[in-house]
Parts: sequence; C-alpha cells; structure tokens
Amino acid sequence: MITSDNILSQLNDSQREAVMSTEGPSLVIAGAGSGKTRVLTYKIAYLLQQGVKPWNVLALTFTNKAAREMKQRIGNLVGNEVASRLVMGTFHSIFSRILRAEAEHIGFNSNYTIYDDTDSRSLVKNIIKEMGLDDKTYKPSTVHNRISMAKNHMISAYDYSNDASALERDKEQRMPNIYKVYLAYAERCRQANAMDFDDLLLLTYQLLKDNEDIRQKYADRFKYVLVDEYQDTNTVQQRIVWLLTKEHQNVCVVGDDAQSIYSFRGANIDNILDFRDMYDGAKLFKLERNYRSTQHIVEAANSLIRHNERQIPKDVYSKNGDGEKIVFKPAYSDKEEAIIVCKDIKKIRKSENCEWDDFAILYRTNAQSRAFEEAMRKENIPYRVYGGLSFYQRKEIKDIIAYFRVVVNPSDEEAFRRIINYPARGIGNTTISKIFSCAYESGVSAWDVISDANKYQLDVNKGTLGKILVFKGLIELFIAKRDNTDAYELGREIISESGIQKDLYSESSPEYVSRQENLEEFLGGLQDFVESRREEGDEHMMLVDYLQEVSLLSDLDSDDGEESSHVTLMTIHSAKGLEFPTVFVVGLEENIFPSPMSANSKRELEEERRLLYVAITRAEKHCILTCARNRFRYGRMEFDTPSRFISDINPSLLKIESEAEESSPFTTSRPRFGSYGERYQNSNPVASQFRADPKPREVVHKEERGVDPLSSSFKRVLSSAGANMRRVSSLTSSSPNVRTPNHPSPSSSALSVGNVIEHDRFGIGDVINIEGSGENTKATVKFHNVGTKQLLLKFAKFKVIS
DNA sequence: CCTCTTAAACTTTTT
DNA sequence: GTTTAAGAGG
Repeated sequence: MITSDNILSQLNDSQREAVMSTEGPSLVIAGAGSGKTRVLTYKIAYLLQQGVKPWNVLALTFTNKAAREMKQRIGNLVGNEVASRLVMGTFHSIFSRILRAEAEHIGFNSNYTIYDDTDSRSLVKNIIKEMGLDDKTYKPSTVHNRISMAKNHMISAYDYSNDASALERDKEQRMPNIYKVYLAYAERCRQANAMDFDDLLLLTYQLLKDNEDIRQKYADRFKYVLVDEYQDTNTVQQRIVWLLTKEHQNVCVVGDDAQSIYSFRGANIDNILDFRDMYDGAKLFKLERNYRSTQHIVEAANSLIRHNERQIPKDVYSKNGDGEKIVFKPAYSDKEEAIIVCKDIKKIRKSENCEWDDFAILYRTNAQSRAFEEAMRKENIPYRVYGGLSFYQRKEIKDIIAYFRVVVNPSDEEAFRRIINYPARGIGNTTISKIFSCAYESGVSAWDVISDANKYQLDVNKGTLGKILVFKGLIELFIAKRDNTDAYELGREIISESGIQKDLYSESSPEYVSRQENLEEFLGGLQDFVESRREEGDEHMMLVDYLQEVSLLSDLDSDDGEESSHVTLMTIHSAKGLEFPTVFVVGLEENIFPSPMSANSKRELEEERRLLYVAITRAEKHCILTCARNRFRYGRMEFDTPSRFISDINPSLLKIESEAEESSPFTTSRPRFGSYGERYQNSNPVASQFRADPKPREVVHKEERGVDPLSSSFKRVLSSAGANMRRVSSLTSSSPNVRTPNHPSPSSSALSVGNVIEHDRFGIGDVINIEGSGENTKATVKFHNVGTKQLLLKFAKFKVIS
C-alpha cells in the first residue's frame, strides 16, 4: 500500500493538479499519450485514500477491458479489496445492471434479454415485411440506424411520431413510414421483454428522469462520477451523467476532442466542447506532454490534425527525442503491401531485438485483415486478429445462446424465431407465421401462444400441433431447472437434449469439425465462467448471469493476457487507447481511408482525419504508412490512388520509400499488370482452410490444422485434458462430469500465507492472505499473469508448489 | 415442409 | 471473395 504523497509524486505537474481537483466539475483534455488513464487511475486511488468509499465512485469507461485494467491498476495502488468494490464498467454494462434492479419501474421484467445488432435488424426486417413495405426502399439497416439515432437523442417512438422535422426528413428520403416501424419496433421489444443497445441508455435516462426518488438514490450513491473517453459519449449518455451529478457536481470527464471517432454511433463531439457551459465553473486541465511517442511522430500527427477546423487548441509535444521520420511505403498491390509489412516486421524485430507483441497492423475496415493474415501465415509470423465477427456471432454459438435466452426469457421473440425449428423438427415457415400473427393479434408473445394454443385459437393441424407441444415441453423442462442448476450443467443439458449436439456431430466435413471445435470452445468458456464464480464465492452462476455477462462482451474484452507473443491486427477504432512500439497503418488509399461513405461531408471527413491521427499516435518509435495501388475488392481488381491525408502530413516529417526505384507514389506510370504484380496473384489454397478458425485466432504453425481435421480436433481434446486443464469438456466423453465441480482441492486445508500455488486456469501465484474458516475459507492469491484473485478454497482447483 | 442449388448484394467503423 | 436471399425439386 502506498501513501497519498507517493501517489502524487508519480505524476507531473499538470497531471497532479488534475488528480487533486476532486471536488466540483473538471474537464481533462488529454492529448494522445499524455497519461490520460494514469490520471484517471491515480485520481480514483487518491479519492479512496481521502476516505471516499469505493461504492460511492462511479467510473464509466469505453470498453470492459479498459475497466478491468484500470481496476487492476487501482488495486495495485490501494489494495484489491477496496478496488473491487468500485463501480466501474462501460455505460452499457453498468446501466444494464441498474435496469435489472429497477426493471419494474419501466415496465420490464428483470430477466430481460439484450438484442444485439443482428437481432434488432432482423426484427426491423420482419416488421417491414409485415407492414407490406418494400424492403428495397426501407433497408432494415438504414431504418434501424434512424431508430438508433433517435434513441441517442432521447426521442422515443412516440416522440418521433410527433416530431415534424423527423417526419419531414423521412418523407424527403422516401421513407415516410419509418415512424410506424419505430412504434412497432418499440412495442415488439417490450412484448419480447428485450432491449437493444440503445435502450440500455435511453431507458436508464427515462428511469432517472421520471422517477425522482430513484434518481436521488443513485445520485446520492455515486458521489463521484468519472467518465473516460468523453469525446465519444453521445447525447443520452451525457444527459444520464448530468442527472446523476447535477447536485453535487463532482464529475470529472477525460478525453481528447482530436480523438473523437465514434460519431457514426451517435457520439457528439459537442459534449466535450461544451462541457464547461453545462457545468458552470468547471476547471479545465490540459495534458499536453506526450510520453508515448518520439517527437517526429507527435509532430507529424499534429501537422495532420491541424487541417481540421473544429477543435480545442492544444499543443501536444514530446521530449522523447526526434526518432525516425514517419515512413510512407506505397505498394503495387494489396498482396505486395502485406509482404512489405511482413518483411519490415522481421527486419525491425531482428535489428532491435524485440517481441512480436511490439507490432501492430491497423486498418480502416475489418476486411483488410485477410491479405495480412495470409502473408503472415506464409512467413511464419504469429499474429492475432481482433474484432471482426466475434466468437459469439458465429451461427452455432448464436443458436445455443438463443436457447439460453428463451429459457431465461421465453418472450424473447428473436431467439424464439431462431430455435423453434432448429434443429429441424418439422415446424416450417407457414406454421411459424401463423404462431406469430396469432401472437400479434392477441398482443402476447409467441411463447404465450404455444403455451395455450387453444385459448389463442392457433389454427394448425394435429400433427403440427404435436410437434409444437414437443418443443414447448423441451423448453419447459429447461425452465424448471434454470434457477437451481448452474449455467454449465444446464447448458450441456440443453445442447444434448435439444438435438444441437446430434446435429453438429452428424457429419465430419471440415465445416462441421470447425463448428464442433467452436462448441467445445464455447463449453470451455461456459465452464470457466461457472468455476470462476464458484471459486470466488459468487453465487451468480446461473444461465441468466451468464447471459448478462456475455451479451455485452466484445472481442477485445476476451483477451486473457496469457497468450504467446503475437503481432496485433485490428481496426483503428479498436486500437483506441492502445500503444505499440511499431505501428503499421495500412490501406491508405482514397476509397478506403477516407471511407467513400464520408467523402461528401466535411464533418465526416474531419472524423476520418482524426481516425488517422489516432492511428499514428498509437506508435511509440516507428510509424509506417502503406497503401496499395491495386487491390482486390468484391472479387475484382481495383485501382486506387494514395489517400489525400498523406499530403496533409508535413512533408519534412515524412519519408517516402518506394520498394521499386519508381519516382513518386502519386504517379501511376507503372504498367498495371506487369509480371511484378502477377507473381503474387495465386492465392494459397491451403489458406482457405483456416477461415473458420475458432475465436482465439492465434496461429499455430505446425500443420496442426487443415491437414486432417478429424485428428486435429481429437488432439485438441486430448491436450486439453492434460497440462492445460482449460478445455476439459468433451462432448464425446461418456460421462460428462469427469471432473466433479465440487471436488475439493487435495491440499486446500494445508494452505498458508507464503505458499506458491499453481492454479488450473490462472497459473502460478503467491498466497498473500487467508481468511475465514471451514467451508468459507478464502485465500487471496496474487497470480503472476492475471493479477490478484480471491478464491474460495472449497472450490478452487490448484496444487501447492512450495 | 425441407433442402439443395443458384443469384445477388455487399462493406465502414462498435457498445 | 463471401454471405445471404430466393426458387426449384423432393
């Protein structure tokens, strides 16, 4: 533990001032790499040392991962027990929990499900179809986007239908009926006891606005509110913060207007620009010294961002030494671009003797990762792709989760639709339509209809009704167990009883094997979830708890930190807040970056420029920009010119390196289809086998995958039963509970402070405290890789090493 | 009512 | 190149 003097001594002057200003509103404008997270971390630690109770501090972050890491760092400063009681997380996850607690006040049930984007769009699509609107004019994603934007501005479906300007705009765009879709959508979500991402915010706002006593309660509880990445908050988030802080005004927001890159999601840059108008007398702190990057990188980024008009003036500087210039490497094709990057990575790694972890490849769109994946596989460079479609978006996983959702919340329309005929049980489209129209007419959920088909006069023949009743019986069986069977046990049962297991193991084609592996992986994760909770003495390990956790996870969050060293591939958006010694920003072409979608509005173009600013400022030592003049898109070869942003960078800080002796990258004198390009034309046929990898797309360079899918999956099961006990659950094993959940650790009674243990999942750790007795003995263990955990000895699985 | 084949549409960025 | 929608045949 460390004293407050010590905390303050680790900060520079401006950081310290920001940290010590605990009372009243404050705005911290933190330039890239200026220690923003450090200020937030230390400020919270400082508050705690001043005697503030951790549960009185609300800290809102942008990702779950950021929250977790910050908690960890605060724990290191003031102790984990205290830190673990802080209320810290994303807007969405914190407020979804509050909404569960207060569900009755807003007409929901506390076991509501959260619709992801796919669910929302599918519902919108169904509504459009049912209303007889043309789905060419009313594109579901466009309509949902309109609804989403309305919600971000606190316009409910009812408000919208009375909003002259919104209606006018829709009319102009030839979609005069959007308001009807919105009304129906809101109604159907409520009927399904489901909320979409935007509802989590909008309903929180309405809850606090319409129930003064509840607002009081939370405003009172959260005596100090801190918001990270404030430049990326939207209007409704800002209003929620206001409702919570308008009395005590102990609110500290941290952000950088130059890094605002989420306006497509409703983020409103005015939130940060106008903060001081909203909170009268708010103190302004500017952190301008960049500790991350070399001077050349900082200056190049500054020279770029200077082309934007709207911004808070600041002067970011570095004292890290000049370093190298930013390098721009135009390539002939996307394949060549990838090869250049691979070569550079190998070269720098050798010359500077650094790790694969020190490299990141950042791109504008997820689709760009492919060329790099293929090149790196060929070059034996270990990498990991973040983002893209997440593990939980995969078909087979979504199907399972849909079962979970229906069991927890039978009204869930989208999940119901997904599983009523999966696996195929002879309930076809005609029947499904009948069930749903019956449901709408009576104003109940589809589940209600099949629960009492007579009452709702469901018109189906006897055979079909029989099939429906079998399905109903199946779900009821699970519902009966959902409150007293842990998520893993019940999950396994659902998978086997529903026929999912039989379906997935019915074939041994590569796609099926890949799905089987995903299922194993999923079960492993589910088991981890239940066991962690059990070991930590947390009772919340039922299906409902699992869903709560999983529905707000992003791909980035699942990084467990114990993977082997790898190059990072991700979109620039995902890279926000991260840093790497060497960063490649690739695909700097017109039509990609800036995205053609934003080329027609100045506002959006400025956002694209900020995006490049974010990308460049991720780099500590080397920043290399690349582009390709020819690129495969939509299966065609397309021609492109370098991004206009290249010429926004001060030329004296930019070094242009052409691989070939060609003069300027801006000329296109090279023959378009010379032998040079064709060398890379043939794609590797082996590569296609890697496409359906399960989520941690860590590359294993022994021919472990792809050669013989069956044996690789077998190996996987075998190895998981051995040294690494992470994935023990094999569906093929005859007795599911080889490892009984309640099996006590052999040496738990003998454990004492100072012991070193090896935990099945967390690895090596030192026992630093033991408390409680008998059944409830808890050990505090500091693990080398995953931080400090409290384990209930009754359940924890580990062995004592010394 | 199910499933296999073929055609079209598609791409920003994400909690 | 990939994923999803529609249509034909069983």
